[in-house]
Amino acid sequence: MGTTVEGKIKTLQPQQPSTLLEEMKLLKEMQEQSGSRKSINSELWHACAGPLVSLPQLGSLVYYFPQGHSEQVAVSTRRSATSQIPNYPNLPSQLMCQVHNVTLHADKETDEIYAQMSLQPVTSEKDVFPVPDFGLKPSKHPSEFFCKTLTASDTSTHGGFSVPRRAAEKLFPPLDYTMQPPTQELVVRDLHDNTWTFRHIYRGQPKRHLLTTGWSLFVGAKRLKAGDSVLFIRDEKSQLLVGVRRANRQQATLPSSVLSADSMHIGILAAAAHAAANRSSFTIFYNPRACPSEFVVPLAKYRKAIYGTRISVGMRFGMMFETEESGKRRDLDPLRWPGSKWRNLQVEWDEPGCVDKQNRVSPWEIETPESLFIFPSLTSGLKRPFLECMFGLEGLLNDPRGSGWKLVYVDYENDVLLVGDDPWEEFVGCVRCIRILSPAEVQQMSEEGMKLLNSATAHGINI
Amino acid sequence: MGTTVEGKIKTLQPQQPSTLLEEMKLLKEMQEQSGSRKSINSELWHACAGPLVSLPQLGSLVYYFPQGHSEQVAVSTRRSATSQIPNYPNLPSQLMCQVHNVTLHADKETDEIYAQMSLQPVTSEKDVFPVPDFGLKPSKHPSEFFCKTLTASDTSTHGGFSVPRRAAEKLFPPLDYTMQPPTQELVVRDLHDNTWTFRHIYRGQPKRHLLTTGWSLFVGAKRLKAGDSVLFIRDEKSQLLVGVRRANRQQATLPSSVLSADSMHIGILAAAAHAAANRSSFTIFYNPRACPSEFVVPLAKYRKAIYGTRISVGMRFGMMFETEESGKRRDLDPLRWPGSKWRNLQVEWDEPGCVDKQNRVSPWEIETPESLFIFPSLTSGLKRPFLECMFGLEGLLNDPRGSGWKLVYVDYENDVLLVGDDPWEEFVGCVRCIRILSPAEVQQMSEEGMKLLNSATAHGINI
DNA sequence: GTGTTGGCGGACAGCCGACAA
DNA sequence: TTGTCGGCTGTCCGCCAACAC
Repeated sequence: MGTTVEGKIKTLQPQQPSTLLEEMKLLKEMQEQSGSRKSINSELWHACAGPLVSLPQLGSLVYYFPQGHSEQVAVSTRRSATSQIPNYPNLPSQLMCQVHNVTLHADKETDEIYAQMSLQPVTSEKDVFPVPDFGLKPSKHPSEFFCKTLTASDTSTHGGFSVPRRAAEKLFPPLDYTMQPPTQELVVRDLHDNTWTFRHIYRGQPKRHLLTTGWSLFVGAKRLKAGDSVLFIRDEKSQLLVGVRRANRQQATLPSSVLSADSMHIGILAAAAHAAANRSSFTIFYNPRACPSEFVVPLAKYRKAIYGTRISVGMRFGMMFETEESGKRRDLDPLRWPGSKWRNLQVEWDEPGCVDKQNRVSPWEIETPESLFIFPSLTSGLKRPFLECMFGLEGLLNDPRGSGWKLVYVDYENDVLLVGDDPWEEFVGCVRCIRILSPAEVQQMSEEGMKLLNSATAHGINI
Repeated sequence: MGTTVEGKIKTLQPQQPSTLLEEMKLLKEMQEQSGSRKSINSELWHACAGPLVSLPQLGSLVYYFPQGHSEQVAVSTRRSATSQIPNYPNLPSQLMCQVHNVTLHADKETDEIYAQMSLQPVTSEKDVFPVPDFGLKPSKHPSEFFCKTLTASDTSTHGGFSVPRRAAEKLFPPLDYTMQPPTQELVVRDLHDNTWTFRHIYRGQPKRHLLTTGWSLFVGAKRLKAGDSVLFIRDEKSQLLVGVRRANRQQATLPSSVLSADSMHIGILAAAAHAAANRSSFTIFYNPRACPSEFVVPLAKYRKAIYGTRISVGMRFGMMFETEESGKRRDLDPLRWPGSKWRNLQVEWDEPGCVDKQNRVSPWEIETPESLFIFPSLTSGLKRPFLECMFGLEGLLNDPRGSGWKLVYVDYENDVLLVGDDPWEEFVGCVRCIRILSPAEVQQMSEEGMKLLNSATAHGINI
C-alpha cells in the first residue's frame, strides 16, 4: 500500500500545501495506472478478439470514418444519432490519419477488450512523420490456443469444467500418469494479470480431463453463463493465459449515465473536425466485439477494395462475420455525408436466417474471388493464408451436391478457415460463413481481377 | 415474454420485409423501455439523492454552466479536459435555458440515481414558452423515512439486519406482539420496481427488531458493503420502498470504453453551442451524488446569490456538503471562460480535515447569514425551513464554550438541520457541516443584507 | 438499544463414477 | 469423447440467544 500511488497521495494530504507541480505529476501517474496497471498481453488480447480482428500498425496510414465511429456509439448506447447533430462541413466522410498510438485495454468488470488509438490527420502520404516501431511485431494470433463454449454443466455449481481432450494435451503441462489419479495444479493469468489456480485432474470412467477446485471461483468472478466461451493460450514464454468471450446476446455496456447519446455523437464529429482543422491528434476507442464494422481502415486495405475490385449490380460476394451478430438498421444520412463510401453498397443476403444483418456494407468488407486470389495478404492475420483455403475450396465448389457455392467456417481452435459442413460440433458456436461465386464466375472474375491489378499498377497506384 | 417489446421484435423478424415505419416505432418503444421500464418513484429517488439535492421545475428558467457539466464528466472518467478542446467563442460561460423535460433514472447495476434533462436555450425571460405543469408537485422529500449505515454484522453472511427500534416502529406495519415471537413478512419495492421480501422478527435478549430471511439476497444483489446505507420510506400510498446510498469511497462508474474523455468534453461544449446557435434543445445527465457541484442552477437561486449577497475578501461563510467528499483540483481555464461566475470565489477552509475539498466555489453554493435570514426559501427542500434552525442557532452561537461559530448537521432521519454536537451517534456517517459567522458578524451582515434586498427590489430585480 | 460472537442445524457447493449420446 | 445425472460429504449460510458496550 505504501508504494502505490494512492498511498503516496494519502500520505501527501496532510502536507498542505504541496506544489501544484507535484500534485499534477501524481495525478498523471494515477490516471495512467487507473487505465491499466500493467500493459495488456497482446497475444491474449487478440485471442479474445478473435482471428478476424486486426489493429492498424503504429505509424501506418488509415482512413477514419466518423460514420462508423458513430455507429459504434449507437450500438453501445442503443441510441442512433438524431437530427439534432450539427453539420461539420469541413469534416469529410473519411479522414486520412497516421496512427500515433495504439494501446490495448480490457474492461475491469466484464473483461471486454477494446483498443485506444491516437490518430493524427494528414493531407497526403508525404505528410507522414516517420514513427519508429520499437521492434513491434504486427499483431499476431497465438498458435497455442483453444476455445470452448461453456455447457450448462461447466457453469453449474454442481461440478467443474470438462476440458476437451486435445486441448488439455496440447496446452496443459503433461500429467504424471503414474499417479492415481493423475493430478496437477494449473496457475493461469487473465487479461488483468490476476492469477487463477485450477486443479487439473484426469479421472472418471471413461477417463477425461477436468478442472475442479478453483473453477467455480473463476466462473463466479467472471460471471460466466452457459454459452459464453473460455479460451486458453500459451504465450511466447509458454505461460498459460486464460480469456473470456461473452455470448453475443449479452449486450456490452449499458447506456452510460455520464453523457447523453446526442452529446456523444456530437463529440465524435466535433473532435475529429477540430483535429482535422488544427492538425492535432484525437483519441478514439475501438471495441471490436461490440462494433458492427471496423471504422479505422488501413489505407492499403481501402485502396485494394476501391481500386482493385470491380463491383457491379447483381454480383455475388462473400463476407466474414460471426453468427448471431446483432446488426440493426442504422442511420446513414446521405445528406450529411455526400459521396461517402461507408456502407455504400446495398446488398441482399441469401440465407433466410440473415435478415437481421446489415443490408448495407462497405467495399472493403466484402470478399470477391478476385480479391482473394490476387491479394491474399488481406487475410494475413490468419495462421494459414486464406489462399490455401481457396485452393481447397476449388475442388469443393465442383461438388455435385451443391448449388455452386459453399459455406466456409472459421475453426477457432486451429485459427484456420474450413470449408463445407462443420467438421467439429464443438465449434458451431463461433462459426462465420462466406458465400462464394459459382466456379465459372470464379474463373471469370479472377481473370478480370488480374486485368484490374495490372491497370492499377499502370496508373501508379501502390497496392 | 410475448407482450414485451423484445418479444414483438423477435416475432417480427421472420416477416421480412416489415415497413421501415413499423421498425422505427418498435425501436423507439424499445429505447424508451431500455432506459427505465417503469417511471421511477420520485419520493424514493429523492430519498436516495439526499435532502440537499433538488431538481429544477419543468418549464422553469435555469442557467446551464458548461464548465460544471465538464466537471461531472471529469469526475466519472477521471480525466480532466485537456488543451485539445476547441474554443466555442459563441458559447457563454452560462446559458439561460428553459427546462423542457426532467426524467428520473437509476442505474440497473449499481442503483446510482441520476436525472435526464432537456434544456432549451432562451435569450430572455420573455422568450419563455409556457409549459403546463400537469399538476406536478415540486420534488419533495418523503416524511416517512429512515436511513441506516450498514455495520459489519448487517452485511456479513453470518446473520441478518438489525433494525433501529424507532425506525421499525415508525415505518413498518405494527407487529402482533401476542405471537411468540412476533413475526411478519415485509414486501418492499426498490427503484426498479423489483420486490424484495424480508422476514421481520422481534426477538433476542434484550428484544430487538431484525430482518432475517431474504436480507442476504438483497445484500448480495445490491453488492452492499459495511459503510453503505440502506433507507426505507413509505410513499403516498403508504407502500414500503427501499433504497441504497453507497459509501462515498466507492467511485461511481468506471471510465467508459465507449468514448474518449476528450471527445466527451468536446461533446458537451459542441452540443450546448449548437443548441444555443440553433435555438434547439439539448439533453444532459445530472448525477447528483457523483457530481461535485450542481451545474443547472435555477435562475432565482442564481440571482439571489449574485444580486442579494455582498461578497468581500476575507468574509466567512457556510456551505453544506457531505462528509468525505472526494473533491479534486479541477481545471478552471480562465482563458477559455473569461468572466465566468463558475467557482469564481477562492476560499479557505477552517478545518484541517477539509484540505481535499474544493478550494473554489460558486456564489450560489455558499450560505451567508444574510442569505439565510432574508431568503429562507433557499432551503425549502428541507422539511423544516432552515430559518427555524437559524433561530435555534442564535442561542447556541452565544455558547461561551465555542469560538463564535458552531457546526450544523443534517439529521437524515428527520430530514432537518441540527446544531451543535451530533446528538445521535448513529448519524455520524452522513453528517454535513456549515460554518457560521460570529454573533456580531451575523447581526451586522443581517442589517447589510436587508439593505441589499431593498436596493435590489428598488432596481426592479425580481427575487 | 444494538453490534458482535459462539452454537448449531440444514442447505447446497463441489467431488466422484455411472451412463448415454 | 464428453454432457448430465444421482450419490455422497464437508463447508458455510443463516437463525438463535448470550453478552458486551
